[in-house]
Order: sequence, then structure tokens, then C-alpha cells
Amino acid sequence: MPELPEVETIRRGIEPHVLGRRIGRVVVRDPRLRWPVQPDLAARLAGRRIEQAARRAKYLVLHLDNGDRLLIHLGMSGRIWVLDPTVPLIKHDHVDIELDSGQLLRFHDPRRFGAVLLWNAGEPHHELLRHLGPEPFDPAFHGDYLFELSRGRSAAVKNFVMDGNVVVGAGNIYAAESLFRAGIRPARAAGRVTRAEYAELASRIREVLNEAIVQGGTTLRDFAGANGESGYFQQDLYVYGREGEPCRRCGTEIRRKVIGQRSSFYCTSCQR
DNA sequence: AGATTCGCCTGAGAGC
DNA sequence: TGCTCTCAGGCGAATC
Repeated sequence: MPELPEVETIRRGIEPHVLGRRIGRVVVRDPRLRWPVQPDLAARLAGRRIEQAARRAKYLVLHLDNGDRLLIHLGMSGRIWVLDPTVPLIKHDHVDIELDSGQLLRFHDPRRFGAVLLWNAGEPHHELLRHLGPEPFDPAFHGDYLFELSRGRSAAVKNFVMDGNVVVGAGNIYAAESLFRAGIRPARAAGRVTRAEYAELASRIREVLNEAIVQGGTTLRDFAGANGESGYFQQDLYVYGREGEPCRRCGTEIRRKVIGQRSSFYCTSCQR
């Protein structure tokens, strides 16, 4: 599933193909996404030039020359490809956006948890982005911020950092890995984690996400062709998906525990 | 207000 | 081979 590093990698991958390009025909084959594709999407995109390819949390944000912005979220199973129009359609190819380069931007999403939404120029803040916490690389994200915000909270620290209102980008995998590196057990109450531990955790979250982005950039670069599937960060996982296997640091068997409906992996010796 | 649960979806993999 | 069942999960909405 695409998490923040994957979305950032995709952004970097498509950027050179879309910047400055003018949009031609837009084909919506299935509007039934997380939110229905607006009926006037095609009409409003036609003729627009793409001036910027940005990202906010897991949303791709394409800035258009009339001030509108196109929000694309990949949900769980979404893909976005830049390809030649000769590439045959496959199941779940929901939206095509033709570019004046002759290529097209194709949105594909089997589970349809993703979204393709037009953000009106008139609205300075999109409702879906309004509540989001800082980006992990934003200077506003640091240990003291987590510490202050977490006081009095009884929820597990893992759920706390996975909450998009707190900070964006710490999905299930990266939360587990960050907590391992910071030496904090995922089930601990957020309100009982110390200031020093949060300082460590904040920098580990940044570290893990940065590593994943760097690796995504090396192995997930074939956007003009077809798939963007690969193992990238997998080799570097210390705990995620490693239940029963020995901890890479101390050899203790990695445990799995469901916290807040999500599988959580940790080392009982390295994490306290 | 914070915590928890629900619902939307399909494909992969397990079990029979 | 083919069916059924379970699980996965982003994230807003509803509920506790």
C-alpha cells in the first residue's frame, strides 16, 4: 500500500512528465471512488496546464494554471502511471488524463479507496487537508510537539503517531519501525512516554521515512513503463511482518500484537 | 474531547 | 480446480 514515502516517490517520478504539460481529453470510466469523481471534472481539466506537482500527506496535489488543484489519493491499492496511449486498458483503470506530450496519466485502483478530486481555486484550504498535522520534515514536527500534544492521552503511542491529526506519514509499517528504533513499545499510553523518548521518536520517524524515500527513488523509478511494485524498504525492516523471527539487534523473538485493530510488531527486549 | 468502531472495496492466500 | 472464508488497510463518519 502506498504510504508517504511511496507517494513522494511517485510524485518525483511523475513530475518531469507532467510539469508544464497541458491537459487534453479526460476519460472517467468509473467515478465510484472514495468520493465520487465530480461530473464536471473532465470539462474543468481540459486545456489546463499543470504548473506544479506537490504532495501533502498522502495526497498528490497538481496545481493548475487557473488556480484549481487536482487532488489524487491512492488509498490502499491505487496506482498512477505515465504511459503511452497504446498501452492496453486493464481492469480498474478508472481515469485517464491525456497530456499534450502524447502520454497520459492513468489512475488505476482495484479497491477504489482512492480519490481524484478537483480543488476549487476559490477555496484556500481543502476540507480534507484542513485537519492534518505537520509533515514529518516540517520544523514544526519535533519531540516537544509530540510530548505536549500527548499529555493526558491514554491511547497507545503507536496509534497516537499514526493519527494524521498529529503527524502525517507514520503509517503502520513506519510507525512500527520508528518505535523500534526509538526503543519504545507500541502499546504504551501516549501520555506516559517521556519528553526525551519523544525527541528520539520524532527523529526516528523522520529517519525511517527519509530512508524509505531514498530507497523508493532507486527502485521505483519506472513510471513511464508500467508497474511500480518492488521490495525497496523491505530489506531494512527490523520488526514489521517479522513475527517469530529473531530481532536483528538482540535475537529475541519478535512479537505481534493487535493494537487498535492493527497488527503491531515489536521486540520485548529492545523496546520498553 | 478523546477513544473506538464502522464501512467502503477487491485480491491474495489459506483451507477444504 | 474451484469454492468459501479471512485478512489487509486509509481515513472520514458515526458512536461510545
